[in-house]
Amino acid sequence: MKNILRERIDEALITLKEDKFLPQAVSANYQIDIPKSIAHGDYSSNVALLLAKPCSKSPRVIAETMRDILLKYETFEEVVVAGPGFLNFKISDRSLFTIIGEILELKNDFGCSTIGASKKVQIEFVSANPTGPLHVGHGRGAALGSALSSIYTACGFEVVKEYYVNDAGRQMDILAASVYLRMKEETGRESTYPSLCYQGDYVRRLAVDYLKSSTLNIRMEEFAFDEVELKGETDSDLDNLIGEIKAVLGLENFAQLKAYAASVITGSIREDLENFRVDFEEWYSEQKMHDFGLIDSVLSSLETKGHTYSRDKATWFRSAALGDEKDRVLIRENGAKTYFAADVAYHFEKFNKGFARLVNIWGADHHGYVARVRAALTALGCSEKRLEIILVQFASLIKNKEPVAMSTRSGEFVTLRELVEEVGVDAARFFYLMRRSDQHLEFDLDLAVSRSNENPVYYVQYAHARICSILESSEEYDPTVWQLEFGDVLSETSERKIAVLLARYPEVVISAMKTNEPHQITQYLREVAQEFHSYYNAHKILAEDTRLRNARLSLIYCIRQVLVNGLQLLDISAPRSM
RNA sequence: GGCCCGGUAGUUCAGCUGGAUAGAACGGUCGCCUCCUAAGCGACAGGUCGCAGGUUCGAAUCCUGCCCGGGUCACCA
Repeated sequence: MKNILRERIDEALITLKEDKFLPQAVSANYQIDIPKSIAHGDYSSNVALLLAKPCSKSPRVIAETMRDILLKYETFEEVVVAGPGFLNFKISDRSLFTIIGEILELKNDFGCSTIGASKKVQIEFVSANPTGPLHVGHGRGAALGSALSSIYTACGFEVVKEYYVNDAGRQMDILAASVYLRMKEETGRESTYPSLCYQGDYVRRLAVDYLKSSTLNIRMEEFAFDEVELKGETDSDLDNLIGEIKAVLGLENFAQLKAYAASVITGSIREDLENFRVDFEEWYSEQKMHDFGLIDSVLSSLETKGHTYSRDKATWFRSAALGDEKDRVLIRENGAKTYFAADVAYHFEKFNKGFARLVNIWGADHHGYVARVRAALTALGCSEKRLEIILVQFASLIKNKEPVAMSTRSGEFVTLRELVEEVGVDAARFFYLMRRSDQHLEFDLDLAVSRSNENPVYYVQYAHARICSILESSEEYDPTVWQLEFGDVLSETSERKIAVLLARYPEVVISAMKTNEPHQITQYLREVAQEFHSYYNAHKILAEDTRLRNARLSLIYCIRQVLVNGLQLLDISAPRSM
């Protein structure tokens, strides 16, 4: 409908220019809005206000002249000049309710578009280190990424969801060492467990299972445990400890233990995500990049292009020259590659896969990372503008009005699994997607778990269930009975508002895609549900008059369709009864 | 100190490519089921849109400065 309005207004402007009322050269990036108050019409435009200055004419005079032209169209029942020079449009019934026919025809495709032109998009998200279970912070990224994927798909993109598995590096060594120390305890030996090791119960379970494992290669000989000793509680003490464990087990056994721990944890992460209705097409392993020499080849490519230098026995990347705050280390003094080096290679690989757009969803704590990754991509000759990085602010949990503390190392966190068990997938996803991602999220557990009117997810689902119930109790209803003439009987203000609201859905989807903001869908669905509940209470859907009844049934049928389509984008269920 | 995010009703937040009387939910008060699901609806109360300037027909929205809260600034990942 907005598009039609825009066409009409553009035509009117051309006419006015031909009549020399307006100068040829002027143009305006005017808006078409849905006014807050229906008293200002179904739609309004500020076009005359914007033209006033360049044309040196009063905005009201321009608006009045435009009104006279626009009134010729049957689309408009009324065109009113208001306030400083707004044009307010009341759409004729027939035009307004064409949206019903459109929704009935498109069904699940209503809201889909081809704006993406089948371009390939990769969305990388969650990508938590496989050192422990996912916690509620990861859940936010998971919900955001999967909703965005659906939104991009609806907009006609071809989407690949990817999880980058950081299964290499020091934190994995710490994990392996943690499991090792728990095994030591499990075999009845004395052991002090460092506070820097992973504290969660899952580490002990890994230890027990590994000891029981039939494929066990490590021979649990006395010396294999007893020669290892913890000296202190600092990072370097921990590194020494890891060194000792490696020496005692042998590198191969240590690597095997590490791989075991990584695969078990990755497996359970995968399970948690599946429970949360998130699936990835791709699980990309950092370790494999190391194994295949991809990192080395990217590093040498940087070197060839003159973007690296040596200092203090380390290899540095000249990122400061490319917009970063300072240069960054790629290879440490001790010869180990940094996480950043792996990340450069990872992003380079991504860019070589032919994606038109790459979306990274990162925790806000990574924001300092953005500049250096972009710098590296520029250095490698990639057009870094194809990369979009969404920084998600932290989610904090509130229980009994008190914040819940979270920390992975200490093991004091609420896992995503626990959250889902407590509040259910629908509520969890809905809550995560209610807020802008650059906004801190307060996740009120008590509210999410409540099965009452306090809980917004039920509000939307309830609207859907109510409509299902009405449609089922009206056996003779068939959506195909809808005729354009029915628009004449839908004369209530609320019915007009609903028609305008439903017509807005496709542009909400596109806007959510363009801004990477799924919460726009969530907000929109709450609005639709609200309009419906209000309408339902004020007017009887199953009216005596057949025409009116069928018209209203068609209208609520379309409301349901939009609710279903929107909830599907968020992967939240639409129950038929509640 | 540099950089990032935020400061809107008692609370949690929408609104931010400038637009008409700043919205919703929760919480509070008062109403609505002989009638399509009361997990619902209606009404009332509740606001110096952090502060101060600026830009203009018009600013919660844009610009500048300041104040407050959170995050982040490794040869950790």
